[in-house]
Order: sequence, then structure tokens, then C-alpha cells
Amino acid sequence: MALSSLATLCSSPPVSAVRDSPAVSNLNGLSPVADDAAAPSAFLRSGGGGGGGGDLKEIKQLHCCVAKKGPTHNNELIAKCAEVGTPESLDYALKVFEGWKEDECVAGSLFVCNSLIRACSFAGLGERAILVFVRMLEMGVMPDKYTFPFLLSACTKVSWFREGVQVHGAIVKMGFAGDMFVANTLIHFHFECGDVVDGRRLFDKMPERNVVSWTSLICGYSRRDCPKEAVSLFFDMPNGHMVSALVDMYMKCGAFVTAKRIFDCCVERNLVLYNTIMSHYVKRGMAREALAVLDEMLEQGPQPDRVTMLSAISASAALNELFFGKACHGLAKWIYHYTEENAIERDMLLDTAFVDMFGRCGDPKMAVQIFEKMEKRDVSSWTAIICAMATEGNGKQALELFKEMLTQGVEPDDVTFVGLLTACSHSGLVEQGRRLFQSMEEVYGISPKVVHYGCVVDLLGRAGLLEEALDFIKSMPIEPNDIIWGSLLSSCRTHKNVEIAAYAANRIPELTSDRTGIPVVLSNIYASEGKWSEVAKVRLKMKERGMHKVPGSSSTEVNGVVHQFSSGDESHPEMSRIALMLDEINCKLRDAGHVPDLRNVLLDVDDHEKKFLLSRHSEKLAIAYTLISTGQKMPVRVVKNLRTCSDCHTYAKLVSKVYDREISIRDNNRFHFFKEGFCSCGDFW
DNA sequence: ATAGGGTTAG
Repeated sequence: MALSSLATLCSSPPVSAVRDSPAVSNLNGLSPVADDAAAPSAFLRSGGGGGGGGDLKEIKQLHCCVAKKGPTHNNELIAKCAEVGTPESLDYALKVFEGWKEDECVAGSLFVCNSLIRACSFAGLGERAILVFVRMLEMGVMPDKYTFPFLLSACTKVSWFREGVQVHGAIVKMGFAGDMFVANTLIHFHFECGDVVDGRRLFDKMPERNVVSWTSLICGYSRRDCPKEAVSLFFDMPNGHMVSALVDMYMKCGAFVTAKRIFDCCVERNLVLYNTIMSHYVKRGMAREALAVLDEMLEQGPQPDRVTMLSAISASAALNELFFGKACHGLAKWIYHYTEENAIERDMLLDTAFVDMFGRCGDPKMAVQIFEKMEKRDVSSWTAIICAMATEGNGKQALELFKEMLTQGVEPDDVTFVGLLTACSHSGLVEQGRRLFQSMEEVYGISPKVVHYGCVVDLLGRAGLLEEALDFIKSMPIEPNDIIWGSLLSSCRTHKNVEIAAYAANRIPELTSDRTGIPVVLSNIYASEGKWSEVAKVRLKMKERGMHKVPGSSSTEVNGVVHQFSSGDESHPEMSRIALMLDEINCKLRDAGHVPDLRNVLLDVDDHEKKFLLSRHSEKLAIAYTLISTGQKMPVRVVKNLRTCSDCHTYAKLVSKVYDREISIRDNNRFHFFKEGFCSCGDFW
């Protein structure tokens, strides 16, 4: 490794830095692939393009031009490689670079070296950054003040202390230690990879300091668990606009009130400070507060950036009061359009978050559209789109995407399999699901977790293979949890199997968690079989333990306002109009041959009463209200906190036909898209 | 140019 020579090279820098040389380029054995003679700058201008593979091809074409036109174009070639920034393109650039002869160095070589080092630093390839540095010294290209910040940050990222110290030596020898940027990076380096005392000494020696110097110091201290030092610095600070580091520190150690107080006191709030406080609100599940911060930013600046949008996306997913943890479509659209209209920088992370967000809030079309436009995709991106297909109930598409992902050489992870298995489960693809589960460990070396076992139980149970599901649970190498038994229980309800249901219910150590709604499902099973005495027993048990049935509740968004209805609810201000509409719908559906399925009423009352209760299920109220409040072809979007009942399902199918409206119902685990009398789930759910 | 804020699971 050339690293050992670093110190020697640094101590005796070559004399001439830049030379002119019209010599023919030596391509060091790399043969260009095409013989195309377009100007290199044309390639550079064309920018963008397809995925990483396409870029590399472009680079090779560029290389070909270099061969023809001489070494001046090496610069463009390397710059292009740096811009692409993948390990492959950087390797390629390095190969070309290593092929240089001293006398080939041309004006601008320094700039090329710097941008290459910068690219290596961005890509976290510290070793390559050092290689470029060593090589440039060998060739007599003298570094400047721009070289070192990149080089040091590359060392810092990979925690290369020894190399960093050597670079530090070079900086001193070459006389760059007085530069503000260089000094700041040195502080950061010492705090991250070395000693806080060294970092502090450097800071104290600086004749002048700027915001970055202070931030590096405060963040350095707080990361190294020296909050006292960080706080005392805060009071020494010449100006108050670098509080974000401090707020972040307090938030991280749980001193929420202190953090908030500092935020409130701070007059000059910059972007990072806003992003800091917002991200912490989101982490604590305080979505409303997070969005209030966003509002304030929109009102008085600073202009949000992609980090802000990422927090906003999480916040929208966490708005569970009204949307039961499923993102709210209106907000999702707003976030997306805001990002587009304000030309906020997009990257893989943000695009993936968008795909995920639209997948969750019932807009798979948008999810697909964004996914298709993405230039780079990693496991998370593929997983997000697979999950979007899974919640939509489009199992086939999910499996197709998985295949494509594999052909593109992306390795799945455990989350991908959660998506795949639920996709199979929602579409009744039992055999495919079984095979995927098998392959997890055998082919991909991912050992299944409880979630995955849960998915399989769900897969078998939904398909009516209750015995097999039970055997599967018994054979699990890990302890099944409430959720697994609960899943089996709800399958028992769909497929009307009281025996296995009772068995499952008895396996659940205690009817503890309210959250899983297990006792409710059990009592519903008994109720639908008319076993009212069993129902009473379960209800009594629930009462003894102070548990309540979570009431069914549906929300719908009309003109940006969310309206929430619970079953039998008459509190809506427009209830009389809604009641009229419900009657009208009932008449039309009756004419279309619909007979209400009274087995969905789980109370021991007479049929007339049952009919009435059934007609007031929360999703029906929400649908009726949306129909009277929105224009003709507007889609109806309903989100429900529990599973939707089979009568409401049939009802929605018919309404979609009779009223010619697209309806979507997001229940607690998937979407149903109703159109022209059919549902996307194909009645399998 | 250097630092600080960031997605993901039934």
C-alpha cells in the first residue's frame, strides 16, 4: 500500500506543480469501447440518463473521445466519473488517473484531483481518496487549500486516525494550517477519530472562528459525551445562531423541555435548527407539533429542504388520531407537490420515502410513477414498491417486481420478505408464499423472525387452511406471540371454525392487549354462530380486566377537512342529509338485488334492529357523506380502523357501480379498491 | 469547500 510513503512525499514536494503537455494520452491498456467521435462536452451536458450501468457506458464512450483528442479531455473524463460517484466509476477514474505520466499533467489537473478526492469522500471511500492524494504528489501536482477538507473528511468517515494524522502533518508542513476551512475539518477529525483535547487545542489556537468551528466543537463534545463542555461553550458563543447542535444534544439525552426552551428563545432560527426540532417531534410521535413547525417555516422561512420533507412524510404517517397510523392522502399529495413546485432536491432517500408514503395512503399509481422515474434504487426502494403492491392486494405485480429486483442484482433483506409474504397472503398465492418462505433461509440466508412466521400463518389462515396454519404454529422454533394467535383467530372468523378459534384463544396466555383486539374477535366469532352465552363470558372477562371494545370508526377527507364517523354516530352536523342519502342508497341497492347480511351484526337483537345497525356502520356513513359532498366523478377515500365487514364490502362494490364512483377503503391491514361493481381484492381478504 | 438535520416492518 502506498500509504506508508505519504509522509516522505509530503516532506519533499516536487517542484513544479502544473505543466503543459500536448502529449498523446496514454490510456494504460484500457481500450475504448466505441469509436464515436462526439465532443466529450456533449456527453457532459446530456447529464442525467438511466441507471448506474448506463452512466458507465457513457463514461467509456467519453474515454474513446479522450483517446482521439488528447489528454486535455482526461479532465472531463475524470470529472464525469466523479459526478457519477459510484465505486465502479471511481475505480475507472482512478485507473485512467494512474495511467497519467508526469509530463501529461495539464492545466487544471489540480482541480481534477480535488474533485476526485471529493467524490471519494462523498462515497465514503477513504482509501481511494488517499491514493489519489499520494498519486497527485508523485506526479508533482501540488495540493491547495481545497484539497485538504475533502481528504480529511474522507479519513474521518472511515475513522482512519493514523492516515489523518499524517495528513495533518502535511498540512502543517505545506502551510495550510491557518486556513479556516482546513482548521475546521481538523477539529472535526480530532473529535471524531482522536482526542477531544487535541481538537480543543486546535480550536483555541484559531485566530478567528466561524459558525462551523463552533458547531464542530459543540457537536464533537456532545457526541463524545461531554455535555457540560458543550453547554458552557454555548454561553461563550459570539452569536446565537448555532443552537441546533445544542438542541439536538438535549433532545438526544431526553431533556426535551430544555431543548424546547432553547428553541423558543432562539430568534434567528435557521434551517437545520428547524429540521432538528421537527425530526425530534416526529421521533416522539408528536406529528401535529412537527407539522406546526413546518407551518411556521412556510410562514416566515427558511425554505424547507429535502430533510424537512422527509420529516414531514414521517409526520404524515404518524398522524394516527384521524388516520389510524395510515398516512393521510391529502397531506401526502401536498408534500409531494410542494417538493415539485419548489424544486426541492430529490435523492434516492426522498423518492423512496415518497413511494412508501403513497403506497400507504392508497395511491399505488403515484407510488409506481415515482418508482419508475427513479435513477437509482436500493433494497429499501424495491421493498417500498413491493409493499405498496402488497397493501393494494396486487400480489402478482409484487412478485414480478421481486424478480426484476433480483435481475438487477439487488439483494433482498428481511423487510422485503415481509412485503412479499403479505403480498402473497393478500392475493391468496399460497404456494408462492410457501416457496418464498422456504427460500428466505435456504437461498438468501435470512433467518425468519416472528413477523415472517406471522405472515405465513396469515397466508394459510386466509386461504382457509386452518389446520395447516395451526400445525405450522406448533412447529415454530420461536414462541408464537399474541399477534400470531390473533391472526389465526381472525381467519377462524372468516372461515367459521369455532373449534380452532377456541383452541387459539386458550393459547393466548392472557387476554391482555387491548391493541390486538383478540377478545373482540373471539366474541364476534361466537356471536356470528349465535352462541350468545359464550359471547357473554368473553364480554364479562373483558369487563373484569377493564378492557373496552375499540369502536369501529371511519374517516374521509372532503376538501381538505377530515370527517370522522363511528358506527351509529349521529353527531355529524349534516346528519339529516346523510340519513336521507343512506335511505336513497339502500333503495337503489335493494333494487339491484342486495340483501343485507345480518350475520355481521354481533348483538343479540331482532332482525329489524339488526338491519338498522348494519345500515349505520361507520364506513357506510363515511361513504354517504362523501357522495353528497363531493363532485360527480371524485373518488371516495375511506380509512377504517378495524377490518371492514363483508356487508360493507358488498355495499361498497354496489355503490361503486350504481353511483359510478371509485371507492377505496383502507382497513386495518390493506386497501380495497372498488370500481364498477368489483373490488381489487377479488373478494379474497 | 469544512458541520449540523434524514427513510424502513403485519
